[in-house]
Parts: sequence; C-alpha cells; structure tokens
Amino acid sequence: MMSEKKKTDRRVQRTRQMLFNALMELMMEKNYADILVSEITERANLGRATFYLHYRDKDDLLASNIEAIFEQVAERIRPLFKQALLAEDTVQGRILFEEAQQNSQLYRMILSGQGGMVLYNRLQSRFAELIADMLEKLLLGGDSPVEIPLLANYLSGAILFLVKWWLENDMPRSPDYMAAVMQHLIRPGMERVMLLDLDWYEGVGR
Amino acid sequence: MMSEKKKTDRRVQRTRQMLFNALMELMMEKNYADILVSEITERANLGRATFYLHYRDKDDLLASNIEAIFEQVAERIRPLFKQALLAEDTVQGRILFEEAQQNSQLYRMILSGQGGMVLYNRLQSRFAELIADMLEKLLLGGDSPVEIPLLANYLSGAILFLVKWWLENDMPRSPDYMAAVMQHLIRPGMERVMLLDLDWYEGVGR
Amino acid sequence: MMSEKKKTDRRVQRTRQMLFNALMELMMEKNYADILVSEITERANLGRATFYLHYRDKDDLLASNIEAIFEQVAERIRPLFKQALLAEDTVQGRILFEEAQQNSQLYRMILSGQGGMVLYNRLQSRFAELIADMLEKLLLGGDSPVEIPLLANYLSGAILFLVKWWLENDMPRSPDYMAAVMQHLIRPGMERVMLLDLDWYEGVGR
Amino acid sequence: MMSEKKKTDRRVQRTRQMLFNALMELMMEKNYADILVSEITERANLGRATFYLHYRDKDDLLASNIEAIFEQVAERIRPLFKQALLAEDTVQGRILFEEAQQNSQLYRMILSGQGGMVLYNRLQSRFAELIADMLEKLLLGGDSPVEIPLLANYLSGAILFLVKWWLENDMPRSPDYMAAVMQHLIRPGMERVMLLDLDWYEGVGR
DNA sequence: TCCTAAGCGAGACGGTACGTCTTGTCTTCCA
DNA sequence: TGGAAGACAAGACGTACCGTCTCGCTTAGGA
Repeated sequence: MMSEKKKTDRRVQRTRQMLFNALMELMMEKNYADILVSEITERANLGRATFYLHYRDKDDLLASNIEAIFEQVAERIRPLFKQALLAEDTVQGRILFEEAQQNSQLYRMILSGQGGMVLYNRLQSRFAELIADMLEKLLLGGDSPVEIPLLANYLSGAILFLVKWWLENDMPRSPDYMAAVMQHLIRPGMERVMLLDLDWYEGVGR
Repeated sequence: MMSEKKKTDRRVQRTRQMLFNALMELMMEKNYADILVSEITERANLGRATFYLHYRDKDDLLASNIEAIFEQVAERIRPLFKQALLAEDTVQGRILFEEAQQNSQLYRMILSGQGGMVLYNRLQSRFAELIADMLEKLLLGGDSPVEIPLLANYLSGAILFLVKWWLENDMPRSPDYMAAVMQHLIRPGMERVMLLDLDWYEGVGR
Repeated sequence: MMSEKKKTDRRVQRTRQMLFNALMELMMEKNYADILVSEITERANLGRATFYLHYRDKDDLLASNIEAIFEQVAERIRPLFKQALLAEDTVQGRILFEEAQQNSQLYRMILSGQGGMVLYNRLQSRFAELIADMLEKLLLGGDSPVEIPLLANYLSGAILFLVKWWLENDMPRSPDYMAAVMQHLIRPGMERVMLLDLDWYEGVGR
Repeated sequence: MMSEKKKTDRRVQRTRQMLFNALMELMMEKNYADILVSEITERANLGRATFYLHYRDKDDLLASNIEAIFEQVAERIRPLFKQALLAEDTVQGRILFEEAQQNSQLYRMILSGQGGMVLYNRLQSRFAELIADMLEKLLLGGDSPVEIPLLANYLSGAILFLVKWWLENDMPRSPDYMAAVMQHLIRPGMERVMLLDLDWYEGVGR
C-alpha cells in the first residue's frame, strides 16, 4: 500500500536527521563558518555526495532544519510568557533561566554567535515574535500606547542579553536570582509605558 | 634625512587606509562573509599581493581597524552617557538616536549582522563597557546592590535592540520619541534595582 | 520442463539485446567514450540498475557482444577472400567495397575510431586473422617465403585504410574502381613476395 | 626590457613541459583513458589546480602538445621518404624501421592505441600527409593516374600496420629484413598503378 | 488458480574524479 | 623599498557518473 513510500521516506528522514545532528554537534565545537561539509558527512557516517543529494549547501541544511529547532524552543518557552513578565512573582522568569541552564550549550552557542548570524538573527526575531504575541494577548484587544514591536524588541534584547551574559559567565547566579533581577529591571518600565496617556505624545513629536 | 622614512610611512598608512575603506564600503553592500580579498584590493586599486603585505587575512584587516572605528564611535557616544540613563530629561537619549540616524548605514550594517559576528560582538561588548564605566562613575565608589556587568549587559541589550529595530524599520519615529520611550522603559527599573536592600537577597538564594 | 528456463532466457536475451542495440545506436551518434550508462538504459527503456544486472560496465556490454558482431561481419566477408586478392578479376574486391557501402555507417564508425580503440583493434585483428586463414589455404600446406602474419597484417592495413579513406570521403569512387586500384596495388607485390627464393634471404640478414 | 617577460615565459614553459612529460610517461604505462589529472600533476610535482591554469582538461594538454610531437617525428621521418618507397635499394626503408626501433616504446604506445584514438588518428593522418607530399614531389607536376590521397592512405596503412605488427611482436626480424619485404610488397604495385593508362579507366566505371 | 521466484524500476547511497574557486605564498620586476 | 603582476600549492566546493544495494511491483511458470 503506502508502506513502500514510507520506508523510503523514513530512510531519507533518518539520513537528513543524521546530517543535521552532525552539524549541531559541530556547531557546539567550532564556528559555523569553519565547519566543512566533509566534516558533517564524516561525522554522520555518510558520503559527501549524499549530502548534496539532500541539501544545496551548508546553509541550506541549517535553514531547512532551523525552523523545526525553533519550533521546539518556542514550544518550551511559550508557556513561560503567559504571565512571566508582568506577574508579581518570578516563577515564570525562573523557569526561563532554568530552561537556558538545561540547554546551556545550545543557547550559548547560538547567542554567542558561534552558530552564525543567520541562527542568531532567527532566534532573536523568533523570540521577539513570541513576546509580541504575548503582549497582544495581555492587551485583550485594547490599544497599547506604544507600538508592540518596539516593546517586543526592547524586551527580547533585554532578556536575551541577560541570558547571554549569564551563560557566557558560566551562570554565576541562581536562576531565581536572575529572574528576580530581571523582573525588577523590566516590570516597572513596562508598567510605566502601558499607562502613558495621550497627553504625553504631544511633547515628543511622535 | 628622515623625510624619506616619513614618506614611506605615509604611503603605507595610505595603502592600509584604502584597504580598510574598501572593506567598509563592501560591508555596506554585502555580507562580510561573502567579501573576497580580491574584491577589496580591486576596489582599493591595489594588487592582491599587496594586501598580504599588510594583513594576514580579511579578519586581520577588520580586527586591526575595528578598535579605531569603535574608538571614534565611543568618543561620540561616551558624553551621551554622562547622565543619559538616569536623567530626568531625555536630551542625552535623543542625541544617541540622532547619532544613530546620522550614521545609520554603519550602525544598521553592524547591528543587523552584515558585518559578521566579530564586528557585532565587538560593538556589543564595547557598548557594555562604556555603560559599565558610566555606572561606576555614577556610584562614586558606592556599592551597587546588583553587579554592574549584569546591569551593563541588560542596558546594552535593551538599547541596542531598540536602535536596531528602529534602523531596520527605517526610523519610523523621531529620535525624541524613541528617547522618551527608552527613558520610560529603562529608568524605573534601574531606580528600583539601585534601591534594593540586602533583605531582598535572602529571598532569592543568591 | 525446460520451457521455464527458456522463457526466462528469452526475456533476459531481449533485455540484453535492447541494451546492446541502444549502445550501437549511440555509437553511431557520438564517441564511445562519451556515452553514459544512463544514456544506454534510457534509450533501451530500462532502469539503470538493470544494466548492472547483466554487465559489469560499458566495456563489458561491448565486449560481450562484439564477437557476435564480428562473426556476422566475418561471415559476410570470408567468402570474398576465397580468391579475392590473387584472382585475375576484381569481382571479389568489388563485393568487399559493396559490403562496406551497404553498412557504411557501421564500418565508418568503427574504422574512424568512434567506437573506441577496443572495437577498432578487434576489427583489425579479426580481419588479419581472416586474411591469414585465407593465405594458409592458398598455400595448401606449402611454405610461404615470408611469414603469414606479417603478410596478413600488411594486407589488413592496406585494405582497411583504403576502405577507411573511401568511407570518410563519402565514397567518391565506385566499388569497381576501388577494387581495381586495390588489385593493382596489392597483387604484384604479393606475387613477387610469394616467389622469393632462399637466395634472397642471405642478403638481408634475416 | 623584455627579460621580464622572458623569465615568466620560461617558467610557464617549464611547467607545461613538465605536465606534458608526465603525461607521456604515464601513457607508456597505462591507457590514456585511465590516466587521471591528479596522476599527471603528481608525477610533474605540481598542484592539481596548476594544471587547470594551463589546460582545460587532459585532452587539451595532449592536443596542445601533439603537433609539436608530430613535428619532431615528421622531421625525423621526412628525409626517409625522399626515395624510400620507389628506390631500388632498401636503405631508406631500413632507416624507417631503425627509427621505429629506437623509439619503439613511443610508436608502440601510439600504434597499439594506448594513447587513445585522437593520438592514433593524428599520427595516421600526419603520416599520410607526409607520404602525399612525397608522392607529389616524385611526380614533378605530372599527373597521377590515381588520386594521390588514395595512394597515400594505402601506403600509410600498409607501412604503419607493418611497423605495428613488428613492434607488437617485439621486433622478431631485423630492420633490413622488414625493409626488404616492405619494398617487395609495395613497389611492384605502385609501379603498376603509376603506369596505368586512360584506356584502363573505361572498364571500371570511374 | 494461486504462489512463487525471477526480472525489473526506482532511487538512496558511497565513492571517485572532475573542473572551479579562493586563499596565502612566493618570485620577479618596476618606479 | 613598496607595490604590481601573476605563477603556484593547497584544499573546499558543488557536480557528474559510477557501481552497489534494498525494496516492492510485476509476471510467467509450476504447484
């Protein structure tokens, strides 16, 4: 019936998975730019020609799997944003740093730029999207005095740089501590901005 | 007597300058990674061999001039931080966005990653250093409840992402507006954190 | 009982025939060396894997069928040699050129080298063998003053080059004419050599 | 002045010579078709990329040097043809076989087809040209009853196959002997053909 | 009539050579 | 002496073709 197709598909899927796994492994060890196709295939126990059967080049391999990666990451992170940033407690923030801790190698690789600009930019923009979604839900259709993308980018920069700094310095504080500081740094400003009224606009030549 | 030496030196300086200028021009046009040494020398009207007379490779050319670049940038930005972040008014912040506006091509190139991770990371860390310096001066030897590098990285992420978003979206707001929003977002949190007392530490398992 | 085998055999034979036909067709169109296995199987409406089910490679396909080809050619040519070279008339020689004319594409392909050196060499050596056989029969057990292989190679070179020239120049003369010239060129020398006596040997340091 | 150019030229010439020498060496050892570009450059102590700096591919290397080779060969052989084929004595013919003997490896490689069809065909056609030139000079402007290219091809086939047979059988006879047999085989026929008169044409439907 | 073994198509895969491209080194000459 | 010109080695790239393999489909014979 369709088992024929399925078997071939599975074999192909397995090959692609092995290639991507090899790439990810290598990205943990060295700069993305310094990784050779032959290193990838060697690590994946595949012939170099096989690589080109599936992907045009190294960037294609990354691009073709990057979204799946971020979908996983987003899946893990999304629930954290439900209340995380504006909540009284710091539970959600703590979970964020714990998540970073558990996959510290991955996040550090991406955030420190070892995975290349494409990966870095994709993580950053995906993160900003997640935050924007969250902000919109919080507003429940109400208008924000300041445009959401601006706020989302501010938040993503603030949070990511905190995580980056934390990971690059080998996590010198507890997730609890980081979450608390983050909360204190971010929430007051967000609350202030959300409450800005129209009068304020006039003064700054929007 | 030594005018001969001097002339030679000047000639060398001129050659190096032309190489770096060519690189900067090219970085405005395409990804750093895609720029060839031959493109640089061609644009500089020099032989390719001449390049290797002065620099080991493309990265060396960038690295050898990057600090000079950032010194200029820092020189322009440093005064802005004197009071910028904690001041009541938004004058300094406005000047920051105006600076970004005037050299928008350069900053956009760097912040969007077109100049490569090295340049991006160097800008980011240099920026964090500037902020850290400023914070230390503000404290006048007094202790900060939260370590300065953490705060400096938070601030640099927050500010740079705001600038990045602004430039990538073709500066949809006035520098005034951006400075005001930034001020509202950042200052309350900073004030809160600076006032944290020791009691607070106990709760979060430093 | 054996009809089972037979049917299978026939199917296999048909497949092999189609592969060889495809190869022969392609050899008429382009250099043997430039022909791809995939071109052969495509032309034969077979899968590429099927090719390797029957032959090791392209050379194997040719080698495995080449003898059959030459058997056919030899069958057609053999009778011509009965008296051809030493006869008074040129009937047999004319038939030779007529044969070449009828299969001009094939012979031209082989003789001009389009079929590769293997085919060319095989035709040449097979042709020399045919001539050697003929010479031996003519001698009826008597000794030749000059060794037969030498003569056979001389004759095969002389004849094949005449045919080759004729075909490559689009047969500018009639078979009659070619046969007559060939006769005049070859017969006197052959007669002379056949009549050489032992005295002659002494002078040339056999 | 021009010594600059000359030095570069010489270096290039030397590189090309080394490549060609390596190819010739390899052609003595194995089939032309089986020789790899990397084998050539390795033998020539050059990088593979350097090969492509000078030649498009293996065939180009051969083609670009083949004429020089044949010019040398022709230079050595041309004088032999002054009287060789129609003279009473066999001196010239003996010299031909002695030439073949001295460069037996080269001629055997070419004639047995190890050097590929291109080389074989080029030698054969160049040889026929030499003979045609010689025939024309012999006729001193007088007309030949049979067109010269036809005769030249007959002669080149006859002679080359004799040489080929002789070399492939490890020169079982003396050059003297071969020259004498060749003379006996060829001269009577050539004389006969040269004396053919017009009456003869009518019978064969030119 | 079914069933079973063979021929075959499809296509993934490892391997090898190709021809191209860019890099970094070197040498020779010129200004 | 600095720079231009350009030959060269090194080595990764992406492509092409090869020969091998596995997996099902088809089909023709024998049960």
